[in-house]
Amino acid sequence: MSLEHVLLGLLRRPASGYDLKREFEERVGQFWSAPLSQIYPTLRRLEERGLLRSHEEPSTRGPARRVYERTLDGWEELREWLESGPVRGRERFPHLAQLSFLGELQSPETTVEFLAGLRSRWVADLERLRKLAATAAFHAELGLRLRARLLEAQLVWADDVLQSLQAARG
Amino acid sequence: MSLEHVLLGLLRRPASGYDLKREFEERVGQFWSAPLSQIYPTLRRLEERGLLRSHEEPSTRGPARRVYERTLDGWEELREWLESGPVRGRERFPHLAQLSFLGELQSPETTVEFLAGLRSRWVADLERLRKLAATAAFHAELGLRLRARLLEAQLVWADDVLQSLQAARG
DNA sequence: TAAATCATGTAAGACGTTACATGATTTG
DNA sequence: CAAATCATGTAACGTCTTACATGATTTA
Repeated sequence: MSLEHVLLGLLRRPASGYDLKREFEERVGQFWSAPLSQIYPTLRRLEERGLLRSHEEPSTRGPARRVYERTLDGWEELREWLESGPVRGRERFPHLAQLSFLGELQSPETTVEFLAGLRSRWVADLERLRKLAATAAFHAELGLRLRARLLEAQLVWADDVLQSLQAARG
Repeated sequence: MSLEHVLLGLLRRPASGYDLKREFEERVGQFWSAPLSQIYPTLRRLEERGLLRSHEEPSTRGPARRVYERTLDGWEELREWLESGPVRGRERFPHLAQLSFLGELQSPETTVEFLAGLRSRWVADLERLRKLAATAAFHAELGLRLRARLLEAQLVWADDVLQSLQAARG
């Protein structure tokens, strides 16, 4: 699965589950995320399989931290994943499926509202992204640049469609 | 969940699970898909909940077909889903996560190969899409147009990155 | 007669979400 | 003292994938 590999990838340096959650938001949140309740058991499983090892560390505040690091096997596994080429994503876009059914409603206003909703969400996403991109490393930045281009294309499309819908209604 | 709603959306006219699988490929394959082994039990569940009803029909070849159609409740459910606005997709792009870790490999060739792999996949996707778009209805076509724009943006990005990588290596 | 297509499903397991449970430390 | 943050998890449930099982009809 991919979550395991993403966690291996994030563990460039030792980190706890809690740390990783934050790295998720910061480094790959644009492409992937997972709740702590999924991260913790997955780390455990990786340790059982020998891809990670862990030890406890006292925390400055709160309970003890369980800090994980990659083993050699873990690094091997990550390398193989990266070298195996781009994973084929099932790519699900439920909102585009919605769009393709929206015609049945026979309600142009609903379609327009729907598109406006998408548009404003994308504007917000793009803004967040621009702040992020300023501080990213090269390979990380590649992904962010693509995300930005995608969001821009989406905005162009939305404006396009909204305009043609409004034109059609006089 | 969304699969249930997508199935409700696809059932504009009565159809069997097998039919729906094909419609999936044709109408929403670009945004969503599901194997028959997931479609069959989901249809059953929708029937239990009263959103679909079904009856058997003899087939011209092969076993009897179970043909489903929406009930009034099913239509209501679909309408609510569509009117509730765009669903927030979790949007996972495992290949972009891969990309952001690829730097650790310290191997520009691997990165280049990776990007070339993505590029050629996208070219193929775009070609398939163009054929599809020719015969789609308005609302369906909106989604396809967006997909096309996204693929184009991805190609621009890939060429961009590949070029700058090659330039950097002389 | 072999392969493709039509047509239905079950089972096991992996993956993911949401809700719940616990408790220390720091900041307002 | 209340709320936020640090820190770990479990449980239940829902979703999705992969593999398996069955059998009729049509086409090459």
